[in-house]
Amino acid sequence: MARRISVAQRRSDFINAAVEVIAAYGIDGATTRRIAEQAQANLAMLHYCYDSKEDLFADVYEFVAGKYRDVVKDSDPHSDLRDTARQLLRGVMECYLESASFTAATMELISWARRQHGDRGIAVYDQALETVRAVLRSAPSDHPVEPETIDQIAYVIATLADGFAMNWFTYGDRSAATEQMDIAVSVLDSWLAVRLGSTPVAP
Amino acid sequence: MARRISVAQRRSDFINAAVEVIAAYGIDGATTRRIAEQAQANLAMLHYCYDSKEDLFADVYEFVAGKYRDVVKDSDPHSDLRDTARQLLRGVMECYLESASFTAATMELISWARRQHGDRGIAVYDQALETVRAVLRSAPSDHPVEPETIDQIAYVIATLADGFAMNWFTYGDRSAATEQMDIAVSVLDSWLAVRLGSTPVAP
DNA sequence: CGGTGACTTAATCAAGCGTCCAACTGTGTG
DNA sequence: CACACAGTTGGACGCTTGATTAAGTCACCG
Repeated sequence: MARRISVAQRRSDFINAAVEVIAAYGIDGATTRRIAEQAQANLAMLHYCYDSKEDLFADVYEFVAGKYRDVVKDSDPHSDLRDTARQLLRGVMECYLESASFTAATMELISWARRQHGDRGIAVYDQALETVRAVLRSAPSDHPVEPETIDQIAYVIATLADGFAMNWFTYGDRSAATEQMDIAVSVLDSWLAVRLGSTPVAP
Repeated sequence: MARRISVAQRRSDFINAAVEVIAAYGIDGATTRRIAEQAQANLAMLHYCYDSKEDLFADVYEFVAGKYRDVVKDSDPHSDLRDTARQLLRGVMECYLESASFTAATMELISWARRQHGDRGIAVYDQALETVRAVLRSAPSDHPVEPETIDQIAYVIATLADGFAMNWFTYGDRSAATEQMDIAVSVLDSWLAVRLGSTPVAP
């Protein structure tokens, strides 16, 4: 007989299972039955741990948002602005590359959230973007950087990361994605050189 | 009694209606009832024009793929490589900006296609990318451009366009998107300057 | 005026959904 | 050891909603 598991641990299992199922079947295809099966738990177990499916999904949201927060805050606070930007982009892309399911599930969640025109869904995207701005602002710089510049850099990082994710989760080609990571970073770098007025880096 | 319409015209109505409904409710939410309602037609009418829902969706795919083809082929064939790339990126982004529904529906279709791991879905993305490559190849250039370089430029255009689309369809902020178009073009431009400028033929 | 193509009504059939209950089992505690 | 309770289960409820179609009605063209 299988060991008994605490509710807290079960909840965590359900969240991870939900990410997998959402990635594989989409939001609408993420049924309680499939999630329970993926979590190797009984269907009734899900309602023992969560009052409703919606409650579980709220936790899934928090999980995804938290992962972004961790990745973004992981950047070295002593680097200069340009290097911080590079690290942020690379960090997010590596996070995507690490788990295709996470990438796909995030995409599904964001597009689902947009459909419901609820704030909560956009919140994931919005919070992540705001955290990126905050980290960029805190990067030491020789001259003061205008807020508008920060916004633009954050936008470019997000754009490159999203575009990367799109390609990676569409083709699922890991080796191609690895090369594309380098391209994305070089693109950011070229633009920052022009935008911030430093000397461009020779390849 | 309403005017009578040819089957061909009806089909076109259904395709457009399907795009709207997919954008608003997602693929799984795009039911025959909703599509028929959006097309201001009877539910049975749909099955009078199409044998099945799947047949309609096949046409929707062809419609989306065709729109990409048109936009991409619309670029001026006399521009040099760098300008061609700029035009391609701008063209795709303008196409997105023109119709939020088209943008959203495309996203939905691509992520749905990935889930079904059928080739047909990826085909939309793939065909568009290949057409971009073809146009880039046909751009007149002083020195011969390596195939790898073409691939990379096409990838960067796709990445910037996808990232732009992601942000635009998430926030739906048209004025922000217009500014972001310029940023995206400037990013491409900076990178191209480095990428093409620093690879002389015979050093 | 008939027939063909456009159109509608209403029903069929079935699948699958979230949720819940009542019973059962293991485990730690007194 | 016995008891209480957290963890676990199979099964069923009721309900929504899906795609599809049979059969009938209407309008237009020759």
